[in-house]
Amino acid sequence: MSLDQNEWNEQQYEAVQRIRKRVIEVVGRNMELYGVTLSTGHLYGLLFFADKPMTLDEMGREMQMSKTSMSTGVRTLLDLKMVNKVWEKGSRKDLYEVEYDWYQTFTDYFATQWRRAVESNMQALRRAMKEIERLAQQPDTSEFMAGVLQKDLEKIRQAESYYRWLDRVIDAMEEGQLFDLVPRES
Amino acid sequence: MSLDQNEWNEQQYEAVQRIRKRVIEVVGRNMELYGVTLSTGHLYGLLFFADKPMTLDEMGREMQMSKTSMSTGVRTLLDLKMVNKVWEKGSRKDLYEVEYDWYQTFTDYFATQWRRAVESNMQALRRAMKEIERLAQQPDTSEFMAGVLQKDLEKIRQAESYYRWLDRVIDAMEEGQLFDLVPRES
DNA sequence: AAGTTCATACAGAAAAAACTGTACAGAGTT
DNA sequence: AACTCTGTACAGTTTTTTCTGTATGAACTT
Repeated sequence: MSLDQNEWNEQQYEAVQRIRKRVIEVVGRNMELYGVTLSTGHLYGLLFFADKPMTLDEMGREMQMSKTSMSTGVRTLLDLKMVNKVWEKGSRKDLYEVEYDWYQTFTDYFATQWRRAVESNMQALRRAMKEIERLAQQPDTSEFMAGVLQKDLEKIRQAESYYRWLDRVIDAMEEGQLFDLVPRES
Repeated sequence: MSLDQNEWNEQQYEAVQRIRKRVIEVVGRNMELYGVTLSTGHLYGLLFFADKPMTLDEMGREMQMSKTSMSTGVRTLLDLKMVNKVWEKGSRKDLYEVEYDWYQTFTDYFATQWRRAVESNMQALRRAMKEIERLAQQPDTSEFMAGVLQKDLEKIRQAESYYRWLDRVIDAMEEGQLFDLVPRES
């Protein structure tokens, strides 16, 4: 990556960097779908093309950003399992490289992020259902009120059914069944 | 929803609102996974429990927010196909209601958002591959340089293969094949 | 144990995004 | 045609997020 290896012809180096930069730009932008910042997306792109695991300092130099930013950026990417910490003897610094198995990245992302959401939503819905049922049984509940409660309950039940389905989708992904439906290449 | 229908017992009304509010809170928060603001998530929740399609003014009143915000919020939800515009004769105002078929919402979201990302990424990758191949054929390309280009090319090829897979996943979703793998309830 | 080197917590600065009020264009009504 | 009502574009303000510099504690070296 660095210029001071005399194997590099400066002009060619620039050409390679230009190509990489464009790819990084696009991939980074679309990574906002994963809920990461544009700059974190760029960091990912940098690591993607790096020929070896990088340290925080190296990243900071390349990105022209503070080491602190690299630290937090790497941490979010670690949480998303998009980069891995790598051990290398002789180095005291932490080294990081991207997870090149994007199939894995994709399914992991779903497993962690969506599962969390599904669970918290299900819990909220179930709690609400209990409350509604309790309310519906109160003696002073008018006809009108009962109707409203019934409609709410119906909506919530439908939502819950959807979440149960989504939960099974996530299961299927974790177990790799998605690859039965849509096989990976070679 | 409004209090001035005398069928409502105020205390019970409060109780219902409290339940709804908690559900809206949770669902709204998790909607950030779809890349929408917390407040847009709340707007969705409001529409979810509304017993009839709502106008922008009604939403603004309920959310205690400006009509402009409602307008933009509804627009993003429309883009995500999470709400639908509804026509009602006699009313000059636009009316909106949520799409209650969340299975549909889920697959539509993928179809639109992820397809867009896949396409733009694939285009960028293909363009980069061409560039690299062109560079590799230049006569003054050193051994070292050729190696670097080769490694970049390999990474890009791998990424492209992943995107082709993802593209097929999206196809499968659009065609409802996901429901073969994980059937919806009832 | 003293001295380095490293990652990260934290507070403040900079940048981005969300939100609002005003203004205006288009559709509908009189 | 004049008038009214509705949705949204736009500019400015407020709020939130991102980014940085400094400080600190932990791990390693001497």
